[in-house]
Amino acid sequence: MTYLMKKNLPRYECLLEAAQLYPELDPTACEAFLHLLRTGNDMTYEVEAYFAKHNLTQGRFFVLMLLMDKYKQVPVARTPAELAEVSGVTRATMTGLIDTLEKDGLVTREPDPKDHRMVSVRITTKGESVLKDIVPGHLQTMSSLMRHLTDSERKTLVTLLGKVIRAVDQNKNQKAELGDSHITS
Amino acid sequence: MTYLMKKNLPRYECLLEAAQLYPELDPTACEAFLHLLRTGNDMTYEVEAYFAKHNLTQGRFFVLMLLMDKYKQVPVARTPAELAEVSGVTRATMTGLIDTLEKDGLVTREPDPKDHRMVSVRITTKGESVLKDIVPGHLQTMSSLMRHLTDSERKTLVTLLGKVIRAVDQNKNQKAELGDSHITS
DNA sequence: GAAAGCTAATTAGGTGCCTAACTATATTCA
DNA sequence: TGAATATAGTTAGGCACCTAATTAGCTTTC
Repeated sequence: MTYLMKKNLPRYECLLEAAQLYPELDPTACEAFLHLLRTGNDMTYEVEAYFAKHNLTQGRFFVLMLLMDKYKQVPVARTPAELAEVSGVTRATMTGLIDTLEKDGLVTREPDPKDHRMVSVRITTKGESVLKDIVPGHLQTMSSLMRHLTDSERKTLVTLLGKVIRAVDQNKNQKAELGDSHITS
Repeated sequence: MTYLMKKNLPRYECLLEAAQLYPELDPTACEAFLHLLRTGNDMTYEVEAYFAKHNLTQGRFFVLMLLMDKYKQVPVARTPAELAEVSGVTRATMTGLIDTLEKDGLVTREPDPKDHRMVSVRITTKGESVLKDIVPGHLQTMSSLMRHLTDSERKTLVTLLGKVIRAVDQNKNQKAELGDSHITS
């Protein structure tokens, strides 16, 4: 995640110069790309720093959130496999996250009475109270980071980012198809 | 880095509902924030996947780049401390990155003749040729990810991201000041 | 109803990142 | 000059992530 110059992004004029060395370099694409990566990095860093103060990480926080019903604000039990799937990490990683949360007394693990392969993960009252303490500040961080953008700028940003996400997804699908054809061929 | 739902970002309507539970939730800020974090994640993943094919990571790639003169395209020697500073990682981390690069024969370490505490890191010809192979594809990845944006949209994006980066920097400086007062008080 | 195969969770081993502690060398200054 | 301090690099130990291998329990099928 440390892809960029710590201090300054390259100025556009520098990219124009660099483009003379590398014919593949598209200056406006490169500039937008670097700004985006940098912003994502900075924001992630900011968010992790906030969670670290409460002895959490983004990953562990997200697991806790998933263990609360989104609407009713009531605990819901979930399996590690579900949590991994929704979080986008492997099951092995989820085992590690749950280990840490359990050690800190924020979640419990119980065997599933029906299917003994499965485990039921549940948030504890301590876990709930940690969430209650943390969520408001996290929401304030979000607002704070976006404070220089007007509502309409935020909308524009979301639209533009949507186009980038679309490109990423298309690349991913394309690779998946290539992968499939590789298998079936 | 797995902060978000793997599949879908929350829809704006859902955020409006959630805002009734959490008074601190600013729906447009939250939406923009989540999109940004998600886009950054996805792009990082894409870039890492490309580097992985060549047995590199973003961090190692960046170190190699720093060992070439930006304009003259000629090797330059640097100390681990310099590399760490510019890359934005700790010196300990840089030691690890250099270890791996050295093991793969992409850089060398030589003791500095003047100051025996220091080490001089240099890219090898093998390292140079790896860079030559990799850079064009990386630049193409950048263009590809930005392909759905027009030039003017890219400019707009950069402007909007600049405002977010400004907010991050301001928060950081503010914290640094608080930290100082804490020490001096 | 037992063997073969699937699925859930974990363990083992590796990487990149961190902080804190350590080693060795240089510098400062009483 | 020699003790205190600063600096460069590394080592030690921890966390979150990964892939691959393992263990245990379910399901299918002959």
